[in-house]
Amino acid sequence: MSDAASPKGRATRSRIFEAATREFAFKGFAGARIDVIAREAEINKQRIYAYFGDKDGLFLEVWKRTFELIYEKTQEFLYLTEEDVPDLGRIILAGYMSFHERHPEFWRIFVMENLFGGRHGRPGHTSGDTPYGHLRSLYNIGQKKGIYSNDVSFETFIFVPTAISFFYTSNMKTMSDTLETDLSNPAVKAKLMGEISLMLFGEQGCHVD
Amino acid sequence: MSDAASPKGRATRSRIFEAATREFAFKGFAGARIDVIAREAEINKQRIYAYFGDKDGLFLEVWKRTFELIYEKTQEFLYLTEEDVPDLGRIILAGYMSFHERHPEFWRIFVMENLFGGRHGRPGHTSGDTPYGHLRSLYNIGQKKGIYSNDVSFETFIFVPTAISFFYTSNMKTMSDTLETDLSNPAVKAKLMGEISLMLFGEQGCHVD
Amino acid sequence: MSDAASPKGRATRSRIFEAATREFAFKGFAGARIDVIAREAEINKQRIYAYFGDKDGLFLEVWKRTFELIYEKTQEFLYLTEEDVPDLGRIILAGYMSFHERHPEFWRIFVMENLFGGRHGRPGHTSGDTPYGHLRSLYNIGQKKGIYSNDVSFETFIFVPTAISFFYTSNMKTMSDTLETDLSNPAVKAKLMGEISLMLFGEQGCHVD
Amino acid sequence: MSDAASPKGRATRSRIFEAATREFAFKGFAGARIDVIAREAEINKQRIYAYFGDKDGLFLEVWKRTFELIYEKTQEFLYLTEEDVPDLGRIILAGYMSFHERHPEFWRIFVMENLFGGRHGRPGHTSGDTPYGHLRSLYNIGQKKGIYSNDVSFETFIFVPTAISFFYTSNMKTMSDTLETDLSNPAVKAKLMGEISLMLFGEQGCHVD
DNA sequence: CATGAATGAGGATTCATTCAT
DNA sequence: CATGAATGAATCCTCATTCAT
Repeated sequence: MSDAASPKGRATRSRIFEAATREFAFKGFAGARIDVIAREAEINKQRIYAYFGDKDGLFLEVWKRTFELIYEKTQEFLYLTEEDVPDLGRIILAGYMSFHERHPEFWRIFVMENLFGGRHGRPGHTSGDTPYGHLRSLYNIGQKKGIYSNDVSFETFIFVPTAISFFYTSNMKTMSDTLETDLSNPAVKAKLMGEISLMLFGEQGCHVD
Repeated sequence: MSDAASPKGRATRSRIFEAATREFAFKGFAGARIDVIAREAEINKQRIYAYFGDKDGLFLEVWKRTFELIYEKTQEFLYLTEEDVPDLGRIILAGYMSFHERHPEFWRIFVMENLFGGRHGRPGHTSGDTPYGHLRSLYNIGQKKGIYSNDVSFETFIFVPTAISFFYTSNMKTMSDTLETDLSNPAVKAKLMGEISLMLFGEQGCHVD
Repeated sequence: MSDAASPKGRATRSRIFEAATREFAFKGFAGARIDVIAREAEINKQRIYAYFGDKDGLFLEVWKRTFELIYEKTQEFLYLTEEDVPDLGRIILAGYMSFHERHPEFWRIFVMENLFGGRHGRPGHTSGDTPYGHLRSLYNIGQKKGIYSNDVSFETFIFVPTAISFFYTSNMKTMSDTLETDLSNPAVKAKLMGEISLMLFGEQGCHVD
Repeated sequence: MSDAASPKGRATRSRIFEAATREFAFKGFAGARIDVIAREAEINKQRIYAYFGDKDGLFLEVWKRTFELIYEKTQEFLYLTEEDVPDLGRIILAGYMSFHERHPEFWRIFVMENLFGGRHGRPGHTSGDTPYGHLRSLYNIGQKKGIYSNDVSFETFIFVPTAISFFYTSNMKTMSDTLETDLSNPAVKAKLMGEISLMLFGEQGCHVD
C-alpha cells in the first residue's frame, strides 16, 4: 500500500516481505497467518497493515514479485547468440532447473494462482514484454538450419522444458515415491536431466528424421 | 472414522465425500470450509464428524482416493501388448492427458501433498504394486528393437509424459497467459500434444541417432 | 422415567445405571457424557432416554441412590446396644470409614450437591426417617454414665466422625501431598484413625474433665 | 500464558481472573463457560486466550492461586508463640474456619482437584515450604508439657481441624438437612465449634488420661 | 425393545483487523 | 514509526436429544 519513506521503514517493510513470502509459500494463502509473519519478521503486526493494507494486499505483492523473478530469469537468455542455437533446448532446461533451485518458493507461489487464482487481482500483464522474442528468433534460425523440426512450434519447444523443470521441482516428493528414487539427490537429478535432454533434444538439437 | 452401516448412511457418507473432494480441491485444506461441505452435501454438519472424525480425517480419505485413481489409471496400461511398443510414448501421454481431463480435481489434491504435505499421514505406500513393471518390459523390448534409446532409462521415459500432462493441466491458466494461447481450447491442445509427441517420441518411438 | 417391564429391560436399565454412576462420579454432571455412558453400558444411547427421560433425570436417579446408601448404612447402627456405648464414637467412625471404602463413588456424588446443588430436585427429604434416634439415645445414656460430656451435644458428636471420614476419603489426594504421607496406604490409615479416635473419644468415650 | 505488559492489560487480566475464579468455583471446570467469564469480566472473549492460552490454562492459574491462599493462611500461624500452646488446637480450628468464611470459593476449587484432578498439571509442590514446621515445634512443646498426648502425632493433630473446618464449609448444605439445623447460622456455628473444640482439645489442650 | 441416522443449539478457539497511546 | 490492547466475525467441533425403521 503506502511506501516506506525512511531507511528504517524500508528495512521493516523488507523484513515483512521476506517473512510473508516464506509463510505464503509454505502454507498457502488461507493457511498463512498474519501473526506468524509478524513474529518471523520480528515486527509489530500493525506494521503489516500500515505497509500492505491487508492480507490480500500483502499476498499480491509477493505474487507480483514472483512474476518479476521469471521475467528476470528470461532476461538472462538475451545473452544467448546464434552459436548457442544447437544447445538452445539444453541451455533453457538447465537454466530453468537452476532457477527453481535458487528460488525454492517460486513454484509454490506460482502454482497457487492456478489452484486458487482469480481471487487476487492479476498483476500487470507482463507477458508481452517477456524476451521470448529473442529465443523465438534463435529457434527459428535453428529450424532453418535443420537443427529443429519445422513441425514443432516455438510454443511447444519452450513449453516442454518449462513443464519438465517445474514439475521436477514441484512434484519432487511424490515422484520420488512413485519412481522409488530420491529426486532431490544431485546425482540422480544430473542423470535424469541428461537423459531428458537426450530424449527431448537429441545429440544436437532435436533431429526428427 | 466409523463406517456407515445402512444404505442410507452410505449414501450420506458418499455425498459428503463428493462435496469434500470439490471443496478441498478448489480451496485447499486451510481454505476449505466444513460448513460449505455440509451445505453442498445437503447434510447436517455433524454427520461429517460422525463419519470422518475431523477435517484432517476427511481430507485424508479424499487424499487416499486420489492415489487409488492413478493406480486404477495405470492398471489400464496392462492391456498394452508388444505391438503397441512403437506407440508406447504417445499412448501413455495421451492416456495421462485424458485422465486429467476426466478428473479435473486430481492434480489439485495431488499438488497439495507437495505443497503442504507431511501434515497428513501418507496413504498406504502403493507404489510397489503399480503396474509399472509391465510398461517397463514393453519399453525394454522397444529398446532392444532400437525404437528407444538405450541411453534413456525407463524412469526418464515415464517421467516425461507424466510431467507434461500434469503441468499442462495444472498450469493451464498461467501458461495460457504466458504463451498467449488458450490451452483449454481442444484444438490448441491437440496441436500442442501432437507436436510434443513428435518432439519426445519422434515419428515412431524416439530415435536418437 | 418409565420402568423397565421385561427382565431384559431391567438388565439394560441396570447397566445404564451402573455406568452412569461411574461417569457422573468421576466427571461431574457437566463433564459426564451420555455417549460414554451408553458405550460403557454397551447399550444404544436411545435407551437412556427411554428409561430415564434425560440427563437430569438420570443424574437424579443416581443421586437418589446415593442417599439410600447412607440411609442403609445408618440402619446398621440399629444393632448397637447399651454395651456398645463406651465405644460408640469409635464404632461410628470406623463404620463410616469402611462405608467410604466400599463405596468410593459416594462422596463424589454427594459433594456435587454441595458444589452445584440446587440444579437438581432434592430427593424426598429422608432425614426424618434416619435412625439417628437410636444413636442419640445411646449417646444420652453415655452422657448420663459420664462417658460423654454433657457439654457436647449429640449433633456435634455425630458431626465429627462424619466429617473426619468424609474428608479423609474425599481429600485423600491433596492431603497426602500436604502431610507428605500416603493416606491411601492401609497402615497409615490405621495409625491415623487410631490416633484420631484417641483424640476424639479418649481411652474410653471422650472424658473431658 | 503471556503476561500483560501495560497497567491496562494487567487490569483486564485481573478482571478475567476474578470472573474465572467465580465461574469455575460454582460450575466446575466442565460446567464453566468461557462466554460467561468474558461477559462477567466485561472483556472480549479473545483476551482470555491472549492472556491464559486456553480454558485449561485459565483453570490452572485459578488453581495455583488456590494453593497460594492456604500457604498465606498458614503463614499467619508463624506469629504464634509458646504461650499460645495451650490454645493451639482452638486457634488453628478457628483460623481455618474464618479462612473458609473469607474465601468461600476455596474449598470448591480445592475439592475439584480431588474429584477430577490429574487433568491439570499440579502447581509447584509447595508443601515443603509450608510453615508446618513452626506449628509442629509448638505442638511438641505442648506434648512435653503434658498438654497434648504423646500418642497423638502432629499429623493427626493438624489433620483433624483441617478436616472439620473444610467439611463444615463444604458440606454445609447437606449436613444442615441431615442434622436438621441451619449450619450457616452464625449462632449455630459458634455453638457447634465450641462443642467441637471441647471434644477435640478438652478444657485446655486435649488431656487424655 | 432396540438401533443407526439425523439434528440444532451451543462451546472452545482462531484470526484478520482496528484502536489508543 | 511503533506497540500492546481490543474486537467481532468466523470456524472447527461437541453434545444432548429426536427420528425412522
